[in-house]
This record gives sequence, structure tokens and C-alpha cells, in this order.
Amino acid sequence: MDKKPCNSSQDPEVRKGPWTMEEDLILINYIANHGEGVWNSLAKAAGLKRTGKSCRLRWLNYLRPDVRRGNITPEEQLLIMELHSKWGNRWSKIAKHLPGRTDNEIKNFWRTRIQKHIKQVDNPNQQNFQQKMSLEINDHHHHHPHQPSSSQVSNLVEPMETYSPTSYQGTLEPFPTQFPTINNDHHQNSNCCANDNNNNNYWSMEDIWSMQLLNGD
DNA sequence: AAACTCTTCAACCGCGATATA
DNA sequence: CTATATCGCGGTTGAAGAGTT
Repeated sequence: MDKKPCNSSQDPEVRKGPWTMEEDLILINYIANHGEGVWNSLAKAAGLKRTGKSCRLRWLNYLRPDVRRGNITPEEQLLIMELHSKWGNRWSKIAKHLPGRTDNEIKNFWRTRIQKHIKQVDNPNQQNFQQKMSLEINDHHHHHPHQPSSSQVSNLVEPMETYSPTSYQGTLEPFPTQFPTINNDHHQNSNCCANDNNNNNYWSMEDIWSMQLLNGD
């Protein structure tokens, strides 16, 4: 914990990089007792060698008790696509319509899962993509019962303002909706902690919260 | 089995907006 | 009114796991 990952030039007192569990606990504990806000002074008062900005981000995107992570549902996916078609990259605005989801998560989701497909459509040599697409579409027809039909999807995403229709139309169906079976937990590393409900190999937020209760002063 | 590539996502950065001194 | 601090957003990066050769 005392090594300083990539500490750039200046302040050797300021930690960067992944949060450790100790830091998480300190932050959770502090906020539980004093509330959030004024992040720079919070960071100091809590004894964290982090910027206020870093604390804020960690809290909002990860530690907050009401934050939902991973397993974006098909419904959420549709909402994201619909809202993104209206508003573009206004991630925080979009996030406000998905309770518990953070702008960061939605942004990541968009970039890694959706934009990828848009790019493929825009690609001039579409042959590969179309082949792939038909494969994926076929595949889709027999999984996930609660998955919306393609017509539903098209209707929902109908009003396209910021994107060329081709982008979405190409994107909608091939999009792999079998969501992270993965539960996201690949990759929760040493630093942590929170994870999805159905996996017990890591700290869950409930664990953390109960720890901080025990710990609480 | 190891080297290499791809994918994901937590966390960083810069910057404009807003608040406070 | 101006200067400085802080917040919040969106873009980007890089570590590390997963997949492929």
C-alpha cells in the first residue's frame, strides 16, 4: 500500500492509481460519519493521501451504497441507446435516467459494446461485418427470452438525431445482449472489494458496509 | 505452454462551469 | 468585479484478465 504507482513529478504525498481496501474503508467510514461534499477537505480530514477529485470519483462510481454495477439489462441497454440517440455523449444526463448507474459505466458500456459495432458498420469493407452480423442475429434468435424483439428495438431507437440511421440499424441486432455472464469480476484485483452479487470470491459492498459498521467510530 | 492480441473498466486528466473569498 | 478554489463532465489511458495463435 505504500508504494506509489506512477507518481508523477510533484507531490509525493498524493497517491494515485487503484484504491486499496484500506482506503475504501477509510472513505466509506468517513462519509458514513460526516457525509459527502467538499472533497478536498474531506480527503484531508479523512487522512487519505488522495485528491478530493479521486475520492469523489471513487465514491460516486464505486463505493456509494446505491450504485449498481455490471450486468446491464437489455432494458437498460435500450434506454441507453435511445437516450444516446437523442442527446449524444451526455453521459451524466443519460445516467440520471438509469438509477444506480454511473456516467462512467454507461460511457464504458457504450464505447466497448456499442460503438465498436457502429464503427464496424461505418467501415467500408462491410462484407466481414455483414457475415458476422447474420451469424450473430441467428444466434440471437435463440437466447434470452426476455430480450426485446428487433422490431421493438427499432421502434425505440427510431428518433435518431445525432447518428446516421445506418449506424444504429447496423448496431442494434448484432449487439450481443448476453451480458456479462462474467459478472464483472474478472479483473477486480487486489485493490478490491466490490463485486456482483452472485460471486463470492471478492469483497462485496455489503461486506464492506458491514465492516465499516463494525469499525465505525 | 508461452507469447501475443484483444477487451474491459477503474481511474486519470484537462477544462469549462460554478461557487466562494 | 476579479481571483482562486472546487465541482462535474467527457475523453482517454493503461493494467490486467481473457482469448487466440
